[in-house]
Amino acid sequence: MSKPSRIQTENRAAIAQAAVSEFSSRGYHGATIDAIADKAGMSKPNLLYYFPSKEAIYKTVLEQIVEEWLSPLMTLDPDADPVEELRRYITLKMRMSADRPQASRLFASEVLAGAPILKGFLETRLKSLVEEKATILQSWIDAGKLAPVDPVHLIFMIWATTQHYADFEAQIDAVTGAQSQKPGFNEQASQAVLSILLNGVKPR
Amino acid sequence: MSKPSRIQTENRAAIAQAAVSEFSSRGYHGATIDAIADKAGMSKPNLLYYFPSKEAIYKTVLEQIVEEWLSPLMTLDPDADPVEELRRYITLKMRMSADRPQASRLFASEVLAGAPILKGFLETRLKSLVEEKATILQSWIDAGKLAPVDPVHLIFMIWATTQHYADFEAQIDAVTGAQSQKPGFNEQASQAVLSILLNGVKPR
DNA sequence: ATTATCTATAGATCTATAGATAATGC
DNA sequence: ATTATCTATAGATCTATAGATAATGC
Repeated sequence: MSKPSRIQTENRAAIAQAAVSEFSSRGYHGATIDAIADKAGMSKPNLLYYFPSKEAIYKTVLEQIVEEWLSPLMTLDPDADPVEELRRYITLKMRMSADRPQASRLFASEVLAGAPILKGFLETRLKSLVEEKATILQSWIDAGKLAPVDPVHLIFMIWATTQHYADFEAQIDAVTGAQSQKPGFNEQASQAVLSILLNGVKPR
Repeated sequence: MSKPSRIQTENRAAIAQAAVSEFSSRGYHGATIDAIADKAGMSKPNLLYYFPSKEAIYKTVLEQIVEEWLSPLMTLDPDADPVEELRRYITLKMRMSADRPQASRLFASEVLAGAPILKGFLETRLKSLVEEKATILQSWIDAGKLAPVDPVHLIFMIWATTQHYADFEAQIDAVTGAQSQKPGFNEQASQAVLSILLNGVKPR
């Protein structure tokens, strides 16, 4: 098991990056190995020297994205102030949508299609992570620090609202016109999302 | 311009229904005319007697969905009680997600891909509808009947949270297990969404 | 010696059409 | 007469491999 060469590392990384771009905008079936290879700066047969098949490329990039997507939720701290902790989590997710919109869309398109590749992962690791964090939210509710809302649906709502800015970017751009291209747009969106969600879960 | 025959009407409807099912689960490129024809109960050449091309089928069903999607927002009544009117709108959108999840996913997959077909529509009709309804929301805010939140982002949040239950159904099923299949699940989700969003926008 | 890249192409789909035939409407 | 359906297939992609050659590492 010798360590991969520099060329191995660089080419695999270039392919992964090109694949995220292609798969996210054209879907699994719409993407072609040719287009990915072009974007990665190599020939199609050369690309297939690094990955055995189109599906293998897809699986690899999806798994990378999923690990990245999970990590913010994992850090939810039961000992922190509930509202501040939710503010931190939502802000982080909004930033991820702004920074890696293609990754968000690739994940979304996999789930839209029924999650054929990720199903097992969602039913095991994601499920137990959500259950674990829902318990924390419930303990905050029991302590009177959050309004009594279903914790799992609260998690879904945070995902929905934050990822919407990446996944429906085309619609947002169309509806808001030039505004969404201006520098402060994501901060403005974060403000609105935070304001509604945090007031929505404040104890009353 | 003679009116279409009964067979015309029935076959075109069967094709449209099959197309929504296929396009929503496999994406535009993943769907095949063959599979749509099979599902509609006819041969591929026969299907192409009713629609000139794959893209024509896609456009037709997308346009139908978009009209359907728009109508609830159009009815937002400036003279009604703001919170009750939002409750009505959100409840209606939650019901649409439960009733027509495939239609929601087909629309989502078009927007995910950058809205190549719907771009023009989004930039014109949807944009002006949103602007019109945002004005109503702003007048409610100015009258102190809603908390001061950006009205356009509020609309985005309602779309995001309600459509999430259709678009990410595979993830929700995986995470909640059998629960999401039980009859009361949509009501439970509606309760959670309404509770958080309506409390989030209540004047304070 | 091993790793990386190239040209050429087999084999599998998939869209769409040509051309013939059957069913329906007036 | 017109509408609806069928068989057969042309033409365009697209994935993946075979087999040869060039570049790199020890």
